[in-house]
Amino acid sequence: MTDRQDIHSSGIPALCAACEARHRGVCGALEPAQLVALSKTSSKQRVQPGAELVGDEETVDHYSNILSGVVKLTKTLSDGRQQIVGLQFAPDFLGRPFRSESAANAEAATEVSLCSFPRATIERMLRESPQLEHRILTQTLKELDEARDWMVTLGRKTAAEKVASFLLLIARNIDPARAAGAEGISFDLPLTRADIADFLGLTIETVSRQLTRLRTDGVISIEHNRQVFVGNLSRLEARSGI
Amino acid sequence: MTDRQDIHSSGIPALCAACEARHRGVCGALEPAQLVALSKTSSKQRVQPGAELVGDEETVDHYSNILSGVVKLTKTLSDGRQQIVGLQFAPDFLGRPFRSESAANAEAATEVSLCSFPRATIERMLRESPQLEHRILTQTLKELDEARDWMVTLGRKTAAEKVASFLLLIARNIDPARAAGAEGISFDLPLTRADIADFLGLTIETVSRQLTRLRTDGVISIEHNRQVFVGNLSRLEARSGI
DNA sequence: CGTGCACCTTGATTTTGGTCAAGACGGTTG
DNA sequence: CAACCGTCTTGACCAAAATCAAGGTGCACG
Repeated sequence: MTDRQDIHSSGIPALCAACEARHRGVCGALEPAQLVALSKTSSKQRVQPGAELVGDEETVDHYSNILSGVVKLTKTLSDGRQQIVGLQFAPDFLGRPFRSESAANAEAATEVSLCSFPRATIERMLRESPQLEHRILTQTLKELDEARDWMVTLGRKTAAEKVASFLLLIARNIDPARAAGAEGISFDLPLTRADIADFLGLTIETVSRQLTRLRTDGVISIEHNRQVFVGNLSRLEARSGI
Repeated sequence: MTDRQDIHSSGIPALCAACEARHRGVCGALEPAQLVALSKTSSKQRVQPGAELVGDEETVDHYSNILSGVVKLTKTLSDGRQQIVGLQFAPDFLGRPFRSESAANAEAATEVSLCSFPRATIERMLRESPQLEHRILTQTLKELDEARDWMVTLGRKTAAEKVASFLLLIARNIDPARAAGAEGISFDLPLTRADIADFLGLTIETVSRQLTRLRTDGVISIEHNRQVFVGNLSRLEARSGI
């Protein structure tokens, strides 16, 4: 609400109408005047798990900031084998500028809320604002780093290490503060076992067995299939094959 | 040599002193004045296979355009397991701007020739030239696409499909024109079996066996361990698990 | 020219994770 | 409440790839 006051005191909105926070996603890289323009076209959206956000082949007609929830990026082979090639968390920017032919499908893994704006608006701003392009480069470099880290997990880790790595990844993205400390941490898994399997290049049975093993070994406990508690993060790290 | 004439006719070098071609790597995105400045600091280098170009943890002190050869980006787990997370071909740009903690090791896979310039030069130009930043964004997006494509290969393909996919990837990067047609194509493998294994998340024995199978099935022929001939690319594609 | 070495291939055996099958749990719906 | 469905777990068995082991090829070098 202090942000709202900025609007009245300065005449310039310090926040995007839909995002409701200046620092979110792409908005933090905009000039005040651009933010005004963006606000006029942006809309807040809430989508349910499974909703397709960006189709595989279709042309992208809007970009979004993720305000909450988890988005999975998937690729599928012609015979149906699927691989999750990226997970995006708030406040990531969603949408692929300068699209090439190769692209992934973006789907809500959990309930997701988005601040969404038309492609044309953001592309015009991109041409005007090097700051915005820099912001997008920064996120792209981050995604590239994450993709490459995950390639090591996919190519060289055992099933047990993969599952431990996955739990750490989620913990660090859901609750970075707590995951940095050595204390216990609990969080909800944003993915089903099937999604986890598609992220790790495993089957659901193997994922389930490895989670059971971590449970019986006392490294984690799980309630209602989704709620995970990790008493000692370093024990999990020790099993993640760093 | 026509490029060389530009220098004399216009007084402005149309090419980087070391790259010897304006379109190569990052040079194509520079203003003439920047190109002059870059030319003064750039140097041409030739490195042998195995040479380390960018160390894992160390700070990067120079950036390069790859003029010829293949560079592998590797990541290694603490127990020595290794994964190649990217291959770079001419005329790619080599070097990681705005470095975060996570990084890969860059090593010459073949003999490589580079046009190399100091980090400070390129970073100053980055601040001045949105065009340059755009060029880097473009390459980063391309690398991200490639990384995600490869994640599908690592996570969901069989050993046979992985090896076929690898051969296609090399063919397309070594000789894009011929790989686009349906004619036969021959090329030298830029990687040892050990490197191929590290790229595919397999062991060298498995790579060797799959290559043998492709050979005995008449899909490819191999001479001197490195020289590959593919008579019919679509037969290889059919085995790559598109 | 023989020795050593890096690189590659092939075979035998083991292991990891996949496949197939059955059942448990929880929530929704008629 | 019973039936059903999606999701997850567990067990028995199987297949793909790893591991272990041996040997081949070509090249650099004394």
